[in-house]
Amino acid sequence: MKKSVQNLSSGRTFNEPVIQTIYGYLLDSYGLQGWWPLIELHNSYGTNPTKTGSIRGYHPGNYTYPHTENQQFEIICGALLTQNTNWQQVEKALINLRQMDSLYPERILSCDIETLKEAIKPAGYYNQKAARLKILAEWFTNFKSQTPEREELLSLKGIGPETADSILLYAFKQPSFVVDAYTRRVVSNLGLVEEKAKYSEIKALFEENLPEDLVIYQEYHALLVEHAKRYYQKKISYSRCPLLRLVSD
DNA sequence: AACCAGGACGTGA
DNA sequence: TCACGTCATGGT
Repeated sequence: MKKSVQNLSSGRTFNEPVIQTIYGYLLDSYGLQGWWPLIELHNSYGTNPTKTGSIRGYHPGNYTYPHTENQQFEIICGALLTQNTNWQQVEKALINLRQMDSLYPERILSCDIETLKEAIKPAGYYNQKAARLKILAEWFTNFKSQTPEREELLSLKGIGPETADSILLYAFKQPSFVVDAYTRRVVSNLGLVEEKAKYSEIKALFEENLPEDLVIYQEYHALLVEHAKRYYQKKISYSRCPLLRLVSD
């Protein structure tokens, strides 16, 4: 799907997928996002004034993470804990687990379930998420292959399409585009998909209009979240989204 | 005081 | 398949 796009800065018209034009705009506006945040990274990357909220744990421009299996596991836990919850709450839960020295699969497995619930309580849904963390820990301990299949992740209770893609993209560095509620709102508001388009359709829209590139997939999803936090939290602000000017038919 | 946050699952049409 | 209720804390 290609769209003719008016490039306002250069004043010339050229053929470029609108999905790529949006990426350029977001990158210019907010800069590199440096996902997935890792709680042990003590702000060593300085501040990013264009970023909302805490900058803890982000590592913009560094795509070498995760460095260890522990970091890999931390990303996986974060992906589960952040379901329908904001990241600040997830950080509290992860830090609790860290302080208990329990942010490892073996410790999650051996941890008393009530203790585990108490630790992750700030992230909400703690009854479900505690049980599902144990399922994830069990899986992570036993899985053999270097990188899991998407279907394998989806077979685990608590892992749906977005969480599976997040784990693939950020923990295993596989170019699998992540579609979240924000992504859906943005592309729907821009008229690129129907309001109730299926997850796979939105995923395909991005993957078919971008080079299959890990860095682009990682940054694009993070940029969409950053952008949507500003214009897509309340419905009345959808109309103020600056991207609307970029996608004029 | 509602409303929502970087969703997924179980159920019944 | 799909629409809907449920899970739960905490910030605005």
